[in-house]
Amino acid sequence: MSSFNERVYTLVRRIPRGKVLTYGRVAALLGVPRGARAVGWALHGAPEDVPWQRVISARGCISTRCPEHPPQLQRALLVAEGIRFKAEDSFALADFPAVLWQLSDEELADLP
DNA sequence: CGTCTGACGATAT
DNA sequence: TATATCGCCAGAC
Repeated sequence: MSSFNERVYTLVRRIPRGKVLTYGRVAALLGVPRGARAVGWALHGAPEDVPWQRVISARGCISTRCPEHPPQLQRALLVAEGIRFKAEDSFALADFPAVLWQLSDEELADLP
């Protein structure tokens, strides 16, 4: 009953406010080192209670083109959490990878 | 089953 | 630095 998508949602829901993860990191934490694309597909249909905005590309920038989750919205949501961008009209994080979520040993052991 | 797609990522040119 | 290409994975058909 625990599909890959649901595992993605469970993990993303645990990302603390003000922190982010890359698609590749999410996949790796779920045991699928090369499943970055699948993570993107999963977030495409994520429930409303999933903080999808906290997942970005490996280069530290917003890469969504989904009409339901537009880049402007993702940018606004992240700014509201205290995450800074390089410029007013930029979709690249200013402090990446400093804002990457660093999981503690307890958190790593408690992953789904 | 085979084939295609996509909010990726690494490598090549 | 900017594209282009290729490999990978899960889901849709």
